[in-house]
Amino acid sequence: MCPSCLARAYAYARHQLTGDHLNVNLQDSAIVQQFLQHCSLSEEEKVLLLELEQNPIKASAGDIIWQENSKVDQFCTISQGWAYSFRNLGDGSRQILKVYLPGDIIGMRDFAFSNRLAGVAMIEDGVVSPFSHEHLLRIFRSSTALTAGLFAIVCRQQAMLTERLINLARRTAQQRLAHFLYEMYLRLERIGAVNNGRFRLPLSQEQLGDVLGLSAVHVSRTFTAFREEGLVLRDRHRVALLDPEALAQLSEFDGTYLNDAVPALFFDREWQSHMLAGTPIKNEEMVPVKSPSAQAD
Amino acid sequence: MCPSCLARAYAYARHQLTGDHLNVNLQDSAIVQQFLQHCSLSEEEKVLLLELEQNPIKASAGDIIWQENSKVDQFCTISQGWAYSFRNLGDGSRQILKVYLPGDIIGMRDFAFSNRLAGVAMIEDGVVSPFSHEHLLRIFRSSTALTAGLFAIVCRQQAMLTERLINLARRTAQQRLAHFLYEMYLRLERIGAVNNGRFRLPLSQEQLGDVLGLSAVHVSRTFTAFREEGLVLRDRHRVALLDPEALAQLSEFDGTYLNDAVPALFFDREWQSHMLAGTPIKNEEMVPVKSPSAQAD
DNA sequence: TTGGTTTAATAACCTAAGTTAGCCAGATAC
DNA sequence: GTATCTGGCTAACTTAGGTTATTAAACCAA
Repeated sequence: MCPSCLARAYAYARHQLTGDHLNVNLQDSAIVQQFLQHCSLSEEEKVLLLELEQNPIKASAGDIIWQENSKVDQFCTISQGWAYSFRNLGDGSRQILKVYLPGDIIGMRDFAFSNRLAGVAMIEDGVVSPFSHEHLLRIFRSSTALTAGLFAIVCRQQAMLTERLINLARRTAQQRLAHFLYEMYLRLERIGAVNNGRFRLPLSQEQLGDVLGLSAVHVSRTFTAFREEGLVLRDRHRVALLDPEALAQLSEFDGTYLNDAVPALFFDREWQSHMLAGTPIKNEEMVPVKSPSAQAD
Repeated sequence: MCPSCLARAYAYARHQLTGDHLNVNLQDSAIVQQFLQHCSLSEEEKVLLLELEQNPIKASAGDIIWQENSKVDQFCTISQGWAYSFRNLGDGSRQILKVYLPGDIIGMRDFAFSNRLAGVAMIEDGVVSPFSHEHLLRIFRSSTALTAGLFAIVCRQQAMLTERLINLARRTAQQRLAHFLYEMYLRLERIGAVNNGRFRLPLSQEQLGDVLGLSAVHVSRTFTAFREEGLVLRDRHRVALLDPEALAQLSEFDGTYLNDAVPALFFDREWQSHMLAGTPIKNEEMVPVKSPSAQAD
């Protein structure tokens, strides 16, 4: 990924952002970063993406971005802070569906619906940037590469959901927690938020229970078990994975759904222009998708 | 949904199909039907969709359409028969992820990956039509409406997955089974395969267990309970829902994710051409993030 | 027909996780 | 300062669902 383009993108995004920079570094245009993992982008495509973050808004811990069943009027990206989507159940309990980190696009699942299927709330202070349906459609019309990229992101979300479904349906409490911790470990490592197996996890045990389909009490028990087995230490919002690979093995973690590349074919511009019969796009070298470890560099 | 166009589409699809018509009626071009639920289609768009079903192939009960981890080379539509996608777990158990009915597109979740995340197998004899990645990309390039439609379908799949996740994570065996039965009831009703609450359900209790994250024994127990409560009768592959609404209520069924339409806006051709004519999009006022209390009003 | 295989029902027993409750430590409020 | 609140830990008890096993009924192949 061409460093000068990246630098330009950052500069632009930094200019756009109103909020000061809280605790994350280098997240100014996490969206562009996310796409750049898959494919190279033309200048116009970058602009289209950066426009998604034209309207950054500060949000505080606990803020509801939108409520379940509210009208679907927009989506948003999150550029700083953590958020989660959730559903309130009939019996008063609650299921957290997904934890969002900087760079994630929130609410795309609602594209096909007039009312939201899930609420979204901030876990901690952060910055979100709403954008409209029209913007998404403009992307569809403007760029096959971006369209395929968006499509790929939704597919990937579905893969993550599938993985979580299997976890909740089939695995023990220890496996569920191990899987969640290891997944967060990988996702955070990718954005440089892990230090030697240690990272910040700003979720209460109650919230973890809501993620994992467990009671808060049992989450506590499970952490205790991990501590006694020398696998995980947790102190308030800091966790340390003492043996990440053991966690991965325990939970039968298969990282394919996080790491596996979009087959280069679909984003190979040479191939595309060949198909389109003509637009002369200079042949940037194809960026291979890197493994998390490579990405952390 | 112009009837004459529909008729033409059927005629074409019927001509394409090699297999004789088994037990389903009116499913010849279920894909087109699915899209027509959301939006009107131009002739070219219909052709693009019908081309997805250019290569129908007969498949027998138990046939594996593709294996978990195999290379992603194509997707397919199912025009006759039932199928399911599954993952084999480390401990020898198995999770069925989704049951496919005629008209469904299979494997789109794999779009973003080079290897399949789940296998797909036929539940009973049927007809499937493979199509290639390139075909999908051709659709992206050719038609914004179809692209948005595909996107909507993936979003909808995600919504169904979310619903199942909540079921598996949070609900009792009775609720899970009730939810599954009621969902199948609605999906089958839509394609005219329900008669007075009774329909064919060609899944063994073992397979149902794999769908619901339960042991086959407990599926049996739960059916027994339903029988004793006068809710459901089951004889081999026939089930009768004696009181569908009671099942819906028991399982806290929320049909939004099945019924709710894609907002017409996104497929309004007049609006689209307006956009394409180049009218600049005015900057809409930004909706500020609200606090929970403010939103509750 | 027979004999083998799959599917389903039911019973007896076991275990992982839920529930309730009491306690303590930080954090926040007065 | 004290009071209150939230989050977390542990223990005692309960329960939903898993496991194993037995039996019977369908189904199928020779």
